[in-house]
Amino acid sequence: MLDAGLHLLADQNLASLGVREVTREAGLSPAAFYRHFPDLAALGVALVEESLASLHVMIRSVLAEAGDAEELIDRAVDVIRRHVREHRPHVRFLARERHGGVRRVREAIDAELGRFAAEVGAALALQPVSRGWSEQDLRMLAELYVDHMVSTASAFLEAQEADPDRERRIAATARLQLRLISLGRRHWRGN
Amino acid sequence: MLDAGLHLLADQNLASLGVREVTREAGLSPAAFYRHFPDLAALGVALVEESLASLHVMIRSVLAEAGDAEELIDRAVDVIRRHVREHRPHVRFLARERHGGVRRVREAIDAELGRFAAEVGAALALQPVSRGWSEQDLRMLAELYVDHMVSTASAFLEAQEADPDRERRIAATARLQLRLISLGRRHWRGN
DNA sequence: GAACTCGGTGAACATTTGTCAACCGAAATC
DNA sequence: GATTTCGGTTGACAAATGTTCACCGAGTTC
Repeated sequence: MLDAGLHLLADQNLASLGVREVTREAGLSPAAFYRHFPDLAALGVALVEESLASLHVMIRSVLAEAGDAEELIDRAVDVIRRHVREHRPHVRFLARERHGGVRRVREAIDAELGRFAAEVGAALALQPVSRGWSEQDLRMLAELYVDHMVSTASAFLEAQEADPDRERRIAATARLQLRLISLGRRHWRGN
Repeated sequence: MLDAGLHLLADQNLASLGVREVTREAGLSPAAFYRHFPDLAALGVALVEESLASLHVMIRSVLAEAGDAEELIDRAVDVIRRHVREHRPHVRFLARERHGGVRRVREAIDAELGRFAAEVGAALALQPVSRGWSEQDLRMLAELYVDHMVSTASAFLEAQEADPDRERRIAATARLQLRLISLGRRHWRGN
């Protein structure tokens, strides 16, 4: 049933999805839906959790790597690209519903992205470049990174629909941007 | 009719909007809709244009200002906050439909954001800090700024629903982030 | 003054929808 | 071996939907 929903949400959004539509796609009778979810919103929340599980794995794999800044940037962008490629439906769902019409789903996504930012912040604190940084500064940097990741993922999403060259350009741009941020980081407060 | 649509899209998204719903809100008969638009998508595109007109004005007003980097950042963030406050329905609409379920609307928004980036890029090229920057570098910086603006506007959108304190925190974070970017900019390629 | 366009109405069409109650077989529990 | 739970079905209900057609009054144009 979740798969059916996800498949339909490829070119629709949650608010315009219908119970009957989902069950039809899943090959079940309409009433069967209510055996699993009370609401369509509930199905949405379930999809959020499913989607974020894989995202979580991705983020950790980026944070865990070691190497100099350049290598790290290259790998981060690459991981994002691969992730979008391999989980396109999930990523599309998240992008679409992040500001979508269903409050509960929006809140679930936002809360989870906030948790990601916290995790990234904790990882940043461990790097030597961050010595002397305040909590607030770390947090804002983490949010900048997360926002940038989201933007990049969205861009990949639209690009990969067809254009393999545009995908390369997006990756190049993202790397440059991360390099600039990393530069600003090294010179923060005259460090 | 546009106003009616915009009002309904406060807690719905375009794909789930109905012709009858719009006309009912506008106080007209269902058939009247087809006198103005062939489609609901067409109404969406019209709303995009309406929304982007005000956005355009905002961006120009930021770019036109002069002053040192700090002042510029403060004013930019302030303009964004004010804009979200005064045009909340339009901004909400853009955020929601940017990755929404209606292709034509999505494309219209993306094309226009691209044009914004070009405009920002042109303005950046005139600043002395950008001497020696390649076209590509300018473009990536412009996109970074535009993406950041979009993220910030989205954040304001959610915050202003109720919480006036959270709004101040978001503004503070945005300023820090812009400051960091501006720092990276000054040290780009060892300038 | 006649003709035409513009923006509006009302009624009708088949279609789709959400939701529920009653029922049912199989598997798990006791 | 009886009973309960689980996940499924059928069928029905009123309600809402997109779209079209014929019609109409008020301005505008000729």
